[in-house]
Amino acid sequence: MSNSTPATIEDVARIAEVSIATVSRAIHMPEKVAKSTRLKVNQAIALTGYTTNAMARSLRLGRSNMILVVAPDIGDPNFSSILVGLENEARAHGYGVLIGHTQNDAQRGLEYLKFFNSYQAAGLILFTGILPFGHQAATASLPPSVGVFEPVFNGGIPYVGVDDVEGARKAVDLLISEGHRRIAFIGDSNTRLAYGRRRLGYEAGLAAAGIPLNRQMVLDGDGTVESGRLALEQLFMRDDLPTAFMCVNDQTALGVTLGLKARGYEIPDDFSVTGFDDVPQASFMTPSLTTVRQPRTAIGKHAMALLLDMLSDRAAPETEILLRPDLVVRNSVGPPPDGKKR
Amino acid sequence: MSNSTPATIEDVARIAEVSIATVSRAIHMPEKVAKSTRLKVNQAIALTGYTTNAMARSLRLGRSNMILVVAPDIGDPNFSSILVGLENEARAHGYGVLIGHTQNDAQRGLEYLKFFNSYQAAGLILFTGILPFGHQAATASLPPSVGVFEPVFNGGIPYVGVDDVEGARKAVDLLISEGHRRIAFIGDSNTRLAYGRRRLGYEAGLAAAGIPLNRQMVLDGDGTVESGRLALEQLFMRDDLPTAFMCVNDQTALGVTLGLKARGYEIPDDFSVTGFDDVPQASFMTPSLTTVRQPRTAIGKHAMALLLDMLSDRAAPETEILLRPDLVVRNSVGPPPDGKKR
DNA sequence: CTGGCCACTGTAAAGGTTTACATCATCATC
DNA sequence: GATGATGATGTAAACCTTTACAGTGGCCAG
Repeated sequence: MSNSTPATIEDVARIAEVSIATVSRAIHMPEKVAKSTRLKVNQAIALTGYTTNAMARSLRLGRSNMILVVAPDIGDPNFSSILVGLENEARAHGYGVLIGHTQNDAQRGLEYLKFFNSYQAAGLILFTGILPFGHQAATASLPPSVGVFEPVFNGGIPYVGVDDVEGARKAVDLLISEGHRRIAFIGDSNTRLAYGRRRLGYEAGLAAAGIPLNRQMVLDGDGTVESGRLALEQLFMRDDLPTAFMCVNDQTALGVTLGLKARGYEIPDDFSVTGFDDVPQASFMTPSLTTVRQPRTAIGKHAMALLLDMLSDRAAPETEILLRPDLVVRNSVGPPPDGKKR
Repeated sequence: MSNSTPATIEDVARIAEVSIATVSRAIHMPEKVAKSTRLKVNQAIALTGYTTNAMARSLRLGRSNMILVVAPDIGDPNFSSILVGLENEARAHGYGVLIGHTQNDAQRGLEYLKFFNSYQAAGLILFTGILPFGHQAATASLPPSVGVFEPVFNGGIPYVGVDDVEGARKAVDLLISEGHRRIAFIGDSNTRLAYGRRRLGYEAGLAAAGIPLNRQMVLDGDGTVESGRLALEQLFMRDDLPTAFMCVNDQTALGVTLGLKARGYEIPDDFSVTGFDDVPQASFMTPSLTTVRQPRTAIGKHAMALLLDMLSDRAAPETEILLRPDLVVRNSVGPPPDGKKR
């Protein structure tokens, strides 16, 4: 039963007294095989504990059942919950998940492209906003790919993410409903397309409330803690302070929060702060951060499903799947100090 | 140059005007090939952009260059930084990393065992304290495996982790040096071997300071937030409270912290608290948590290195590699309320 | 009875690689 | 100059699977 070498299709065929072709058919095209034969084959499979040799199969098919997932940094805590969605969906369809991380090194990205070819992976999931391969590879034809989290810059690659505009809109709407009218947007940047969309949501929210856009209230920032701190410093050098800070992501919000605390202010009594992403730390900050949640596991699931759909090429791939973000209301938002609501 | 179908070893052989055997040798046993030939082959490889077809190679060798990493939950934020170490080390040696997660479901564990065989993976990295496969598989011969984080119960599987005894010792020593003598240990349990070791460190620390072990001060707990809360309730139902809570992990410490805050106590003024693991949230708690850091990336690196060593079977595998844990001193520890030091 | 169709099954080739074995040239030794 | 050792290379089999094609037998219609 449990021999030293694993059972091959030939072992199964011998026991079931059929040819190996029939065994293969019984597995992959059961309707093409007589019921009685199918039964014999299944028994033989159970008896031998046979599992298809994926290597032989992939060699024959010229394509393996593996999906390569490449992120700039797999150590990012945001990454892991997406991975859950990706893996579950892949597994449910008989695919395996290979992972890699580039550390934003194009050289490493190219290595993964080689790796991809070597392992004949069926598809590619990209976490990077940019193609992790050098320009030469970018022009060449890419394997079936799906972007996650944010659009991939230079390639018509479909992507699955959150509706950034709507998410930002929810945050700004909350602030407005609390009575804020001077709301700063921190983290304007062209490093990430997602950031631009969040700003769009911010502007739309202001417009809907009839609040004119004040360009002085839009500050640069690349999404790091430091950038939040820095933007804050710039604002405090002027006269007209906002009453609320809407940050492009949670890191930035953390920077702002730390900066405000360092100046002796209380949140949300003196100022309100919102973030975006809902990183695991957000609920542990003091005060806990009101932010926009990325439905990470769902994003992963949809991304993998989309890729798998593309592989079995039914229908043209959508270019964009946007999931609805939820606002997570915690304790970093309140009415403005002079607000009427308190 | 970049054709539709990828170049095979035959293409390389034709261009280099040698046989495919020579090409294969030039790649894998360069010293067995004349220098001039090697040069021709390398040129041809560069010209064609040839990459070995890993499927064909694995089929021939009966073993692939893939390592399967199985965790109960890949969504665990602790997991990702280990993954970084694992992946880097694997990649450096030309191995790919496949991931899976069992969600503590034995059925799923078995699926991964099948998967392992099907993909002819070279080795297995286990995050589980128990073998994720049912008992039947446990008795069968396992592939080369390495445990990570904590010993694997039922199997003589080497593992890489942190020296739990030493880590706990550092935590208790800090508390003692601050003046604490009534120190509770929360999270005694046999669900995880690591927890038992941490208790050992706790006891050793007390003994070294000449503090008699008070069994009333050792409370059960399975490492969840709730278990921390629960243990606290139990303690408060007695007369003799400790001045410090040494928790078996950060989750438990969080539970204790929340419980103390709910009762209106200040940390570290009224009570001191320590954790273990240094999860990403620990620095965001209020007060930020003094805890023992697991060098996660290093653990991953060592685990993969050990596994790879075992595969090329030089030397017998060590059964245990314990890394030195560092104490991360933050703000949850101070002298006891009646302490002399303040 | 013949021919044709159908449902099922078998034969054999192909996919790309590694490696045992065979071959061949070269060179040192006596 | 014959012999054998050495080093470099080629030939061909094997790894396990899928699938095009061919074959078989049964059955029905003419």
